Amino acid sequence: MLLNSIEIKRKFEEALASEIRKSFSETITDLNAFSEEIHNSISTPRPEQGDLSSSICFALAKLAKKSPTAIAHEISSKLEADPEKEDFISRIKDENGYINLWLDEAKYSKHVLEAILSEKEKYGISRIGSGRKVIIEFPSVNPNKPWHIGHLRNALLGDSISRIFEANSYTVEREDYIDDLGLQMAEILWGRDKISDGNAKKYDTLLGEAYVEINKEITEKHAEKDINEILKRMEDTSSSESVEIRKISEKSVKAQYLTAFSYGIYHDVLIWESDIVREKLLKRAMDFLDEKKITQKCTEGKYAGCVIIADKEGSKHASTEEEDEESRKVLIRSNGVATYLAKDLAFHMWKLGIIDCSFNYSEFIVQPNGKEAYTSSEKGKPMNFGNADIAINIIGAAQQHPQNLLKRIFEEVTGEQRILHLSYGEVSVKGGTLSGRKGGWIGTTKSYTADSLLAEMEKMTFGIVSDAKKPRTDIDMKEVSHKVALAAIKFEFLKTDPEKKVLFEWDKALDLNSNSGPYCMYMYARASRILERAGIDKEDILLAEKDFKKITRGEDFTIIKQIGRMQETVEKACREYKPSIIAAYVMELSLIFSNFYEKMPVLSGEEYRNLRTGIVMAVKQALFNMLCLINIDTAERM
RNA sequence: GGACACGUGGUGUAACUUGGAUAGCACGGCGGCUUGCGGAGCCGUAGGUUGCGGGUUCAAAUCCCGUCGUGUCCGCCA
Repeated sequence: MLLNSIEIKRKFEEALASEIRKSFSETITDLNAFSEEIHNSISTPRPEQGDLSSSICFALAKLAKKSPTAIAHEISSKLEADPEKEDFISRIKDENGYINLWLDEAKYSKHVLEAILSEKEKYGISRIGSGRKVIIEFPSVNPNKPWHIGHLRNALLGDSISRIFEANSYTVEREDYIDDLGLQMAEILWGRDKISDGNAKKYDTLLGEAYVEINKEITEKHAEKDINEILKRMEDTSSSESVEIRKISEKSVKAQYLTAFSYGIYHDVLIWESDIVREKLLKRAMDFLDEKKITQKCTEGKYAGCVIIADKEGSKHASTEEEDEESRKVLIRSNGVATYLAKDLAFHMWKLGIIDCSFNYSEFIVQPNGKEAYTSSEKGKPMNFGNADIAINIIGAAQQHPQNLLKRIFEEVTGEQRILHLSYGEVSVKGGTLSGRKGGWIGTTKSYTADSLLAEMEKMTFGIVSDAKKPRTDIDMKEVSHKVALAAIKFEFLKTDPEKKVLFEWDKALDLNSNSGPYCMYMYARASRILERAGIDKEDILLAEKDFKKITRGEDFTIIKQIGRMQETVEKACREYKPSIIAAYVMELSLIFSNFYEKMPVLSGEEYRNLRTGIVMAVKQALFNMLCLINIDTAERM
């Protein structure tokens, strides 16, 4: 039997429910409804009050018209005396109207340690998503520039969410949408003479620099009309413009993917706007909506000649004619061109398998993880992409409004909520500018690219690693400083709740003593070294009954409880789409471990050596599993 | 004008979905101890009217109403 914090809560809940059923059958008529209340009443109290606690007696007190203290005492003494009581429970006692439960340290530790040491990297996996497919779209950056730090946050979130969903047994498809027919690419095409070639620079950077120039010139020369012409011709997928811009875009996306690879971020499939147009996905979607009478063609008023859709919550008072128009959204303009919303609707209908459209796919790029990233394309073969149960979009908070609109319309069409928008806040770097360089990808604001951020961080970590007091010959300093730099950046980006803003601070990200990626890596490396010195780093450890008996109510058992909470944490991170929950878990485990080896000698102290070595091994595994979910690599030495 | 997000000690934040015991953690501050299974660590300590005001409740950081502040968004654009 797998026994972890989820199971224990469930068993405590059952015991409470059965006791309440016996003693309060007259006061509670609907125990099924009450069982949810029991479920929600359970929490983790401070350690001196036990390992689990229920406040259910306060609710009972009202119904039974007795004091909560009396009820708690009655229930807890019956549970405590129950001969059928689960053997991993050592004590149940009431206090101030709460019912508190203590675990049997030896028995619970045995369950947890044996489970993690045998299941290894599978420990903590949940089955809640089993049999369901989810498409996660990120970061969908326009191909006219390199990734900047905002795109990086998007990609790191998308990547981590993908890992978290996989850890919950979902089938995950990592998808990237490439808008090669957008305004920005039309502008690139207009000014393609400005793109220098034969340069050693990455192509996305080259385009980004050229784009700034081109954009300026367009404004100066008032060339907006030309751009519109180009845009129109690009829509015809057989035009020379369309072919050329696809070529430029592919080259640029391949350059952007070098950035992705350096951060360990991979995709399964890229879907191109030009393929969506060629496959007439939009028309299929519009026909579908028309058939279902969800859209209508406007014949008069402000939107004469447009195909529109009602946006019911768009206006609270749709009483007058004018306000009624406010509550409508245009899908097809009077000139016949589709809006962004229409395209997005169509795309999501494909994602969720509502309309039939089978793209062809070909190989786009082989990724360093050994997996091929595929791309939609004119030639190629049909493959099994799309058709998911849930679509998750990682999109910045600035697009909250259109995303809400999309979700609302979709809910109306399908009758259920299958689109999720993971919104995230802005990123800024403390100190602002990058020394000796002019970044200018977003207007006039100086900013880091994902590449320059990593390069700068690597310089710093290399300095730290090589400046160590003792000269290092046991590690590849370049490799380690690369890993530490990545850990510093990723942890800093992911430890913050998605909707909050990130202010990136170099020294905090690198702080080896607290709340940072490198700190967690450091704890892993120390665990490794302890095991190495114990001489059992490569093999399994055998723990005997007598070892488990030596567990105390100190730091050792705190670690056991934290490890027992792993699956619960993995599920919570998935339900709430928050990698920050994983980061917090890793941070807490690192802290507890740091306390543990400070106070409980592992190698000296013969009597405890076996048990504590086992705990260190479990901590190492737990750190590894959870760091993996936020895409942080561990190092045996650093 | 409307919509959404955020507001918790000096700083960064947790707990808010599902109301429960003394608002948890880290950094920084102050005092003491210690030289390590690896860059210091450990122990102690100070620091909060959870933006403000009301309401519901035996119980509110949490729910409801109002209000203030900050940010973002509101086109036949993408």
